[in-house]
Amino acid sequence: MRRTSRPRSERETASVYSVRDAALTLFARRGFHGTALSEIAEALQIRTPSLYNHMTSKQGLLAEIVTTTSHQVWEDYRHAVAEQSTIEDQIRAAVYVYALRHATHPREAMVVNRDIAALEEPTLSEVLELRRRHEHALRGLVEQGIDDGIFDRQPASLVSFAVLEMCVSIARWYRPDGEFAPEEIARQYGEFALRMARGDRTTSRPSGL
Amino acid sequence: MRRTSRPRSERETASVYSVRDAALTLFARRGFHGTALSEIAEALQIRTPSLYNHMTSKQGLLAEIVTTTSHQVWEDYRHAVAEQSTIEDQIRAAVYVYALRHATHPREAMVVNRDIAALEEPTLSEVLELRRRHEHALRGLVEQGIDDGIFDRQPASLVSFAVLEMCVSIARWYRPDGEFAPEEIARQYGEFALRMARGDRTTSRPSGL
DNA sequence: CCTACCGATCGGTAGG
DNA sequence: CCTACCGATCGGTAGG
Repeated sequence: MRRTSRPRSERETASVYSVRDAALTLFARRGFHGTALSEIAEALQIRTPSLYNHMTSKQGLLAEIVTTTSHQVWEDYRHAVAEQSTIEDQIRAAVYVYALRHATHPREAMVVNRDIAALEEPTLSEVLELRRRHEHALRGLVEQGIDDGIFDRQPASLVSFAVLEMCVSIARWYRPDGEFAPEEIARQYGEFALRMARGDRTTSRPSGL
Repeated sequence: MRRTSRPRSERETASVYSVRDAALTLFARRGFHGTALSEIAEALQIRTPSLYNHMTSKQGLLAEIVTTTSHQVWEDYRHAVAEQSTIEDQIRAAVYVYALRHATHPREAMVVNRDIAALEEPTLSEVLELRRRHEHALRGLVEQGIDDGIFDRQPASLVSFAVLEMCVSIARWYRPDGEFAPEEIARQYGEFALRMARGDRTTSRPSGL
């Protein structure tokens, strides 16, 4: 499955996938502007001009990585929330899938969160809109919980920002051979989110139940 | 006070401070590799070679920004914790000053957290060591609280990573003309941290008291 | 997939 | 603080 930095052998040639994969690794490590196309080519053991058989431009490579990931994040969210019925379960699920993605796709997460400013229009606006939608949706859940009386009265935007960004940071320190499995981390972060939202309340459901 | 992007006038000339300040603004916006020295010079309305009267190199500019900030973060932490006597108050204070710094110095925070990989040795190792020390110190407080029975039994490293990174993210969205003052944000994040550490326990002190 | 090559721009230096 | 200039490297194209 993993073709990253595997040197080509026999008649195997570079592909759209392998170029994207090598770019992902290098963009994540050095940043978009810190990565030269010659480095991507070198990782694939081909010459720089040959890359253009598998991509349109360096910018196009970035756009593809960021837009694909951003759309997946939004789809993750929609599906996770749709399967739950209570606000608490929806938030737990939304944070779970978001945290999980950052542990299982740390390279994509690094690039999305560091190199968005390097995107050109109209891709930049498209991505910012998807992120805004995601953040507002989570914030809406927190606001709903506050209105329902199950969460503390507090600025919902601070909760949603803090929750999303603590998930993003997983990509900075997660290692596949580390102490925790992605699912453990995701579960724990789901709990963190609920604790932050609940505030000084107890774990139990609102007084009516 | 604020000299950023103020054009020079009369006999006023560029200074070490103004070069550092212009670099800070541009590094924060476009990243270290995404910023050209010619852009810094343009912001100061001088020619690129003239920058070298006020700096040693582009790399030196980055090193100065990152090391100064990293040392200040560690000093903030030491002073904040030294003034408190309980674990809860120490964590609250440590998170308060860290969050506050990210709201009051968003440019420094952006650069430190995005362009560390662009540092050369030995600066890179020095900065990583300071950050490691900070993270381990906060983690130690969480572990102490767990041992004392005031916090949930849980992986202390997940708590400390999540807390620190949610503070870092303040630099991404904070705007001086926004809804919340830095002190309000910092206070709220201090509470978030304690809620995460406490887990399903109530706010009250351990059973003994 | 390659070699050969393009103009542009990079960080930085010489010398005043 | 400037002009003039350096070698290196950038993303990308021509043409096969």
